[in-house]
Amino acid sequence: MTDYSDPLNPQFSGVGLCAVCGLTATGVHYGAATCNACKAFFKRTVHSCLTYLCASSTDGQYQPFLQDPKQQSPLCPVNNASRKQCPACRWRRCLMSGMQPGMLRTVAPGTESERYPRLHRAEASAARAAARAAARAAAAANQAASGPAASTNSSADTPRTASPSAGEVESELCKTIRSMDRPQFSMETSTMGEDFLSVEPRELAVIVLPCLDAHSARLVQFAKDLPGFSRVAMPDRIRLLQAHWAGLVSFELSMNSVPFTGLLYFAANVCVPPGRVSAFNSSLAMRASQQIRLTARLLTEWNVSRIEFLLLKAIFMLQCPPGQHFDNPDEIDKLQSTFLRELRRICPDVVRRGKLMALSGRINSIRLFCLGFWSSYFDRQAIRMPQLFSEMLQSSVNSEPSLVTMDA
Amino acid sequence: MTDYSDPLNPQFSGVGLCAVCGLTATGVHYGAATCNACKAFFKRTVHSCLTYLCASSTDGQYQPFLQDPKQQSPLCPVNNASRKQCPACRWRRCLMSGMQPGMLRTVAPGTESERYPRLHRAEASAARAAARAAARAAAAANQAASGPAASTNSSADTPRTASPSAGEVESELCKTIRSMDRPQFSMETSTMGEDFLSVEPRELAVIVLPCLDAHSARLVQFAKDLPGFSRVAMPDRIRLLQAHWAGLVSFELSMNSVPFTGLLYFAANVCVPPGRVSAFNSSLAMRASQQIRLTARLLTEWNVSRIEFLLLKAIFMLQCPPGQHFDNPDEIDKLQSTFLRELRRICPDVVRRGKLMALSGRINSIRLFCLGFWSSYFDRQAIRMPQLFSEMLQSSVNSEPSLVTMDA
DNA sequence: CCAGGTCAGAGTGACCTG
DNA sequence: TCAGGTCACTCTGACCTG
Ligand SMILES: [Zn+2]
Ligand SMILES: [Zn+2]
Ligand SMILES: [Zn+2]
Ligand SMILES: [Zn+2]
Repeated sequence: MTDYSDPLNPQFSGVGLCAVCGLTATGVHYGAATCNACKAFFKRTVHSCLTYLCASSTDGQYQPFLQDPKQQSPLCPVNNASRKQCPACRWRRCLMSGMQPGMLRTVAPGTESERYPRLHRAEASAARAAARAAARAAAAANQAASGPAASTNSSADTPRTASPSAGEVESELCKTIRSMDRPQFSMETSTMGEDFLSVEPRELAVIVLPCLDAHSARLVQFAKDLPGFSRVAMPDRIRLLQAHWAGLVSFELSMNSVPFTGLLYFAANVCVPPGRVSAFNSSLAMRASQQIRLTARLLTEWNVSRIEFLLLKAIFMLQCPPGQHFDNPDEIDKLQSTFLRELRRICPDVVRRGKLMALSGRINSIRLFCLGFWSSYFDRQAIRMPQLFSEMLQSSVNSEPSLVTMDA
Repeated sequence: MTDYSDPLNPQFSGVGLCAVCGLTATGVHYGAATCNACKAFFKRTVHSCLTYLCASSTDGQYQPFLQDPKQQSPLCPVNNASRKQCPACRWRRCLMSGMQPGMLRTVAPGTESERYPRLHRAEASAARAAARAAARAAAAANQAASGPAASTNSSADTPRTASPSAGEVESELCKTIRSMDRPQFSMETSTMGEDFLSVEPRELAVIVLPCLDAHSARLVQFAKDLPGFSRVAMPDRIRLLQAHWAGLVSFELSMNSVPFTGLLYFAANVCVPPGRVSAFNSSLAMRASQQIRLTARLLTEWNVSRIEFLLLKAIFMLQCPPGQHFDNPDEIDKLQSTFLRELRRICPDVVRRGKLMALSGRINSIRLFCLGFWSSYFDRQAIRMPQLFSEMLQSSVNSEPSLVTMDA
């Protein structure tokens, strides 16, 4: 039995105070002892995919989540009087106290937007943001007209379509997936130093993090647009994204760096040579970097097409991690098999398909290296994490109890 | 003429940005260039007597208003994104940018609660809190009987009636006192400099003294109209007014400054931030200012209603100072007990009543500080005193032999 | 017990009138 | 122009059901 009298266990200490706001808790909700109000707040937030801004953050940035409370950037107080004042910090406290988005039960698919109209809005604004980003990328591409690499043509934007055998008739599914694909983006050049290659590791992180955040956002969008993914219950969607987010972003980095020249392309105009990573003095970062590069080399050597990559991304995302609960794993498996079928069609070669599918193992190990590195990095460094990256890192770390964060 | 091109004058700089939140201003509202939203916010706040707490304030205290921006306790950022997050700091910024509550036009008496239901709510909740015990004792049958009466809200049209259980019928005495009450007055704007906050102490006195004189005149009128006061013999009336004049005018200032924001309102359009007082270089003035402010804060925190305030004013005025001769002290005591009885009815909560009555001690000390300061000030400064103020000060000082006029 | 769900109420600000 | 005024909108949390 749990020791309910353990004063060090905030979940059951004394009267039972809300781990988020300090009010009397009404019980354990979604993984932490909270009051009614914070329970409702958490529910709303997850269901409606809300994001918040903290007013106390000097530049309006999102506040990062840090493991060590002492290293944590200052949180706005959240108590009975001030609960409403900063939803952003309230949300951070929810995550800090161990509330798990995955503990929300199934929402009948298709009803979310009615019950949680903000979902609508969030998607609309996300679409707008995506459009803006695309416009910005296009503008950047146009501006960098001198740049020979990227031609303005859209066909060049989805390059490397060395699709092998079955090029003649593309299925509807492939067409859809390909239409979801987005061109490589450029980061604001203003954020980049002149001699980027010699920046301090801390500055390297500052440059690289927004790229990772952008990739995370694109991944979420990819998931949302993925045919059939909306049929998966919302909590399961969240679980899948949590589970695969870090690995799939790394996978994207690898593909982004094809044809592989030794450089890792975080964005079209942000690349990192192998030597730079050692400045972090982290074996986890080194191993992650090594594996991402190796993956990029393999993708180059095997001449992996864009559509193969996209299908692999979908397939890997729809892989229920063993030992984790899902509301409806059968539905997910069914959806995954759709994409497997398509991959079989696109890539009939069994040996090749085997090699491609085997990338998932490598990606999984990269995922663990990355999570371990970034979470320990933010524990030690007072650096601001981009919002989406921060939240996904947090939830991933929460659902990965065996995570190694120590550099051996 | 004002230099409209002055880029350092935020009120008229360029595009015209909101002095509170930085959005594009729609014009000058209540004394400062603000956006639509901040205008509405200011209006709501003043009309509904709202008070706010800042979440960043460690102990949930009210944030003081300080003149010197460097001395100012840190303000929460207020911008387009974060406007809603901290009403307290938004309110402070409103005041800092020069918005004047006095520039709201008079509200037809009796209509406030309809137009600004929060007034209603605040009072209803105060009444509920005060009468909780009585309400609990009431039977369900009684509740049914009083239900219709309460739901019509006819009594709520006369606002600030924190009258609790006996809310259904207001006594004749209360009605009379309330009818004597006069709205807050504004001073001629011509007497006010453009940048009133930076005037010399001497000019500050010139601005403030007419206000004090007007308050003195009103106090005399209040006494004359007070039911039963005419039965008191004239010499005793004069003694009472002499004894309590300074304290009651200060009390009026405190109530005038509710909801307390750190500013003392001498009139609807004349307010003084704490920092200004130090220019007098007088510890007596400082202590008086401090105590008046503290009183205003208490009145705000305790949500003291108008009728409670008026009754207290009457009760304090009818308090014969010990050791002083009165022709007919019994008559005065009898009259005072009338108002005490009424206060008991209005405010049945013994604890609350005790706190309210205990204000008399604080007011008395304020009285001594004020008398000491002003009398010494007029000894040193060749300044013209308003007539009534002058006369009352003179007589008060004469009848207060132990007065300390020296700044320690 | 703890999920899901509902809805009245509070604060907001765009927009209107005089 | 700048007062006063309205009201649809969102977030909130008490309260309910299964
Ligand atoms: Zn709580
Ligand atoms: Zn915050
Ligand atoms: Zn504004
Ligand atoms: Zn604040």
